[in-house]
Amino acid sequence: MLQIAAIRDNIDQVKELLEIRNFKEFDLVDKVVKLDEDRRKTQHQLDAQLSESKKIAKSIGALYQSGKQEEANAMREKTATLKESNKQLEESLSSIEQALQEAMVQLPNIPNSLVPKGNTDEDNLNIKQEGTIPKLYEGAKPHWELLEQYELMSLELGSKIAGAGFPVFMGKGARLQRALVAYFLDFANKNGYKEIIPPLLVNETSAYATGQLPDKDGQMYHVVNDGLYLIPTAEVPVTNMYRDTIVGKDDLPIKLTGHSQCFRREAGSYGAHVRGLNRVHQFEKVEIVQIVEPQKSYEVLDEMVAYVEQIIQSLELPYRILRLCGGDLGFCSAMTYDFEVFTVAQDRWLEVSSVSNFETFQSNRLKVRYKDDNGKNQLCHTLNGSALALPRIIAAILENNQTEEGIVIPEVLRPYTGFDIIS
RNA sequence: GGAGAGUUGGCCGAGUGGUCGAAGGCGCACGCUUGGAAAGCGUGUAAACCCCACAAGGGUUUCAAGGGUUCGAAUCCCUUACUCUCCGCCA
Repeated sequence: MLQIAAIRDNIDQVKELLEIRNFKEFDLVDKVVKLDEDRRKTQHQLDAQLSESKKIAKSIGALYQSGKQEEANAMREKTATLKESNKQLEESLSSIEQALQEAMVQLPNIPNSLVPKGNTDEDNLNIKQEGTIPKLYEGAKPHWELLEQYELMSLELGSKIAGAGFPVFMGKGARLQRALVAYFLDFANKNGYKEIIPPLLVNETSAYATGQLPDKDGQMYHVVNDGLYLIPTAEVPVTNMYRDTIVGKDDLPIKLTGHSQCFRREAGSYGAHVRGLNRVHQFEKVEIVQIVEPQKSYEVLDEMVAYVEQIIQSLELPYRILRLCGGDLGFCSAMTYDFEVFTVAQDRWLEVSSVSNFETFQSNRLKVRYKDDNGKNQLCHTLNGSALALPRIIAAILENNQTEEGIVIPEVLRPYTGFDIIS
């Protein structure tokens, strides 16, 4: 959520920056500003009246105690109208506050000025491209055929057990997945990220706090009976560990990594682009999260990008880094870098990681604060990134490393898989 | 799932209708003391919002959350959440 104080002082600038992400509902911005004014005016009035009421109540108390019953009773009569008017003001304040809140949560984050304008993924800024795209032998297959051929995964079984888009991994496929998770977590540990195993279901408050609600309602599986949501990413529970906390400056940066199953409904997705592991409803991901001082957040964003780049390099996959354009930018993000790896058989780039700086957008909802040098509480900045999401990494390894003898496991994974080749 | 107990400031803990944002202790900060430290002494020590210059100063709210009673609620009533104990079930 944006900070209202920041909006009311820079209305035009806010609109200008929101336009980068093609957000044009300026009425909403104006509405927020108006409601904020109303709110302050109403609160001011209410405060004054409450102050009056308290004074009267205190003097009534004093009168009773000194035995002046009659005077006290006379005074009590005066309070009736004041009480009524307090009640009315309270009601109107709370309805203004509610309307303000409802409007506020609909405003997306303000993009960083470096975010390129644009509408679609074609407008994303290609920052870097590295790695060699391997030449495959005649008859190389897309990963879904390889998965079937080597009996690594079955979507049919998953569909029998659960539904379309729920893969069942087995044998070396399952082992490869476990190896990747272990490798990614070890990598994170070595880089100072504290390992977290979070709940896979979260309550509504948590889903709001990291911004999945109300924006992505409908993308999450909702357990209605218990009011819980299956997490779409470990970011949600892990970041929410720090909801409503004030940390010391010395505690920053807070670096966390969480591995989890991720659940996404992906309503409305279909077609060739979602075949195999390209898009599934349940997948594993290792996420990294940082909570930092505001001044350092862009430095940290670069650090996290470099971190993800290292992992991908170590897997020897050809990749590119994109700075997302405004149109592609997530609701909560001020700036996002996407990582894509090239899958040779599909002849296609697949997104495997997304690293974002949310600035104070999440922390304002989360109320994650730190004490600055003046002892004042300030909102932290939060960042997170996938490091990494498994299915497409597996797809890329299978497609790019296939040989006529089998699928060659990247060097760094071999200690984890216990085998060099899938044949 | 059944029965009971509880939830107060960073922590512990007092407080059953008025002067309680809340005793006392611990912790922390600053000062005095000291060659230095400890002890001791003193002072201070929550958050949010509003007025205002993000200063000083002032106002309001907050004793798990929400609602109610009352001129007045940490204190009384109702609802909800959570924690703990015992029983049941169980990886």
